[in-house]
Amino acid sequence: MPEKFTKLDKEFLDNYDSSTYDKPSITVDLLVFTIEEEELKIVMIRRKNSPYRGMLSLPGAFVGMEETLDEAASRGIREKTGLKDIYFEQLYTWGEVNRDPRMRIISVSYMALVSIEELYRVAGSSEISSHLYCVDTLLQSKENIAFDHMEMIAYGRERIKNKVEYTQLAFEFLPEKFTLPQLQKINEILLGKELYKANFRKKIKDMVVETKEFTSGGAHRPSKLYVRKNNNDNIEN
Amino acid sequence: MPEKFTKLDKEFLDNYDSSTYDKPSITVDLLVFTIEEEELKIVMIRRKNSPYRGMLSLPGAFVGMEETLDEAASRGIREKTGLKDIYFEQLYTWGEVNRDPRMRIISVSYMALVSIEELYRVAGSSEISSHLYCVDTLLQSKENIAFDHMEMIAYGRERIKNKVEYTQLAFEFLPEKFTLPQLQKINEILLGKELYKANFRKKIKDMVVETKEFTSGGAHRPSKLYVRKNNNDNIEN
DNA sequence: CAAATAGTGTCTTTGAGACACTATCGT
DNA sequence: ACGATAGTGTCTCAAAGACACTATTTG
Repeated sequence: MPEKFTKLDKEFLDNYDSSTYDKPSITVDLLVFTIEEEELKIVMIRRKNSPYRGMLSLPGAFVGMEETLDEAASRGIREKTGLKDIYFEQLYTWGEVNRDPRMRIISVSYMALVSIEELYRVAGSSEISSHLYCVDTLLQSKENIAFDHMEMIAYGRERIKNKVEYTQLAFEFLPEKFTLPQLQKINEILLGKELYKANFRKKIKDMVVETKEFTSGGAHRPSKLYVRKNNNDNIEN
Repeated sequence: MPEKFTKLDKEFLDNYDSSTYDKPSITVDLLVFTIEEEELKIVMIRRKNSPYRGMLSLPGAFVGMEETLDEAASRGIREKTGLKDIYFEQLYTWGEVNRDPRMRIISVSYMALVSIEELYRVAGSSEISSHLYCVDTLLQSKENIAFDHMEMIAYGRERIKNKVEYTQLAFEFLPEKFTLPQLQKINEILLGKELYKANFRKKIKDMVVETKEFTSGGAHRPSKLYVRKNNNDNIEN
């Protein structure tokens, strides 16, 4: 086994002066997804300065020396939208040398999912709405998006599409209590295709628990409200 | 939408002096998997220095200012094993504040998959064998592993298990020409369970192309050799 | 021909997909 | 009663699972 320990090798750390070498900066870039008006949307900011002035970019934050990546992501989400305690997960780390023309920046992308009700409540509906963009429109459009953020959005979109199939991701876009037609609609939007009602209900029946409440007001049969089944509840069954 | 741009915000970059703030260092940590003697194994190095002196650790490399993350991973694999042009993919980025007691290091983990024949050929069979450890034994053992590398191995092991189900990952562990019993054995090792021969063959029949060659020498019926079907070949069909 | 491994045919079971039906609200 | 949406029963079909069988080599 070749043991060519170069200057950059990790064993070299033992005689390594942290200040000797130039280092990349580390940021997190945040893909905050929600569903508004039956469309998957993402929070974006129009850049006020160069580079990419006037173009859309993802919100982000530098990773401080005393915080983990998850903490930086969580802080970034809170600073930009006010949201706390929402679902998020790390996606991928982007390290092209010139992905930011100003300096070498390596960015860890995170996606966060939140219901539109919670987003309106915390960020203000009019303030946040102007920052929400339809994901599929962005991806199809020729509108230029800053940095490699278009790639990041495409990556996040794919992740959602894949993960909806085998996880309970869809619930993150709904309030605590919801109807099965609502849940089905969310799934259809995330998957990009229509589903058969009876089949959909068979598939998700073990993930939800019915309540005794119903919707009301529509000129049609009321819909029963459900809550998400806690995974720990499985032990009871 | 709260627009509290803190010192660490990315828009702040416009008046940001790259040298002002202390930064984390960035490394790649490498999970080089192979299959030797019907076991999934991983390349590990026993540490010669503190911290974690005498414990096993993953090979790694610093990310240079002029190389991408993929390039750093590729270079690291080459420097430590001699391997070039093998399959690898980024897994996850680890950013706990004190994951390395010496200094703040954020590490992007990569996994690489290679056949034992190729590994022997390039690294030398005796040299590399002393660095190969059975993954499932490591994960079950109480043997201490340096840094957060145990978590990384567990993460990589899961990724393989999941991805084998819906991709052609298993082929990476085999030489160019292989038999279906070999391919089945690889799948069984990666999945951690036995498979029915007839069912397995139905499932993978569109991923392989038979050659006119056979194995020989065993005191039993010879096995036909196959090659992996190039995905581009789908166009022909 | 016996032992060993390679390779195939087919029945069963499970779950996805498709579609038709019934139920309950407001007007 | 009617329009609209909520909710259910069941047939079809394809894939996964299980198992039994045949095939070809060496000694």
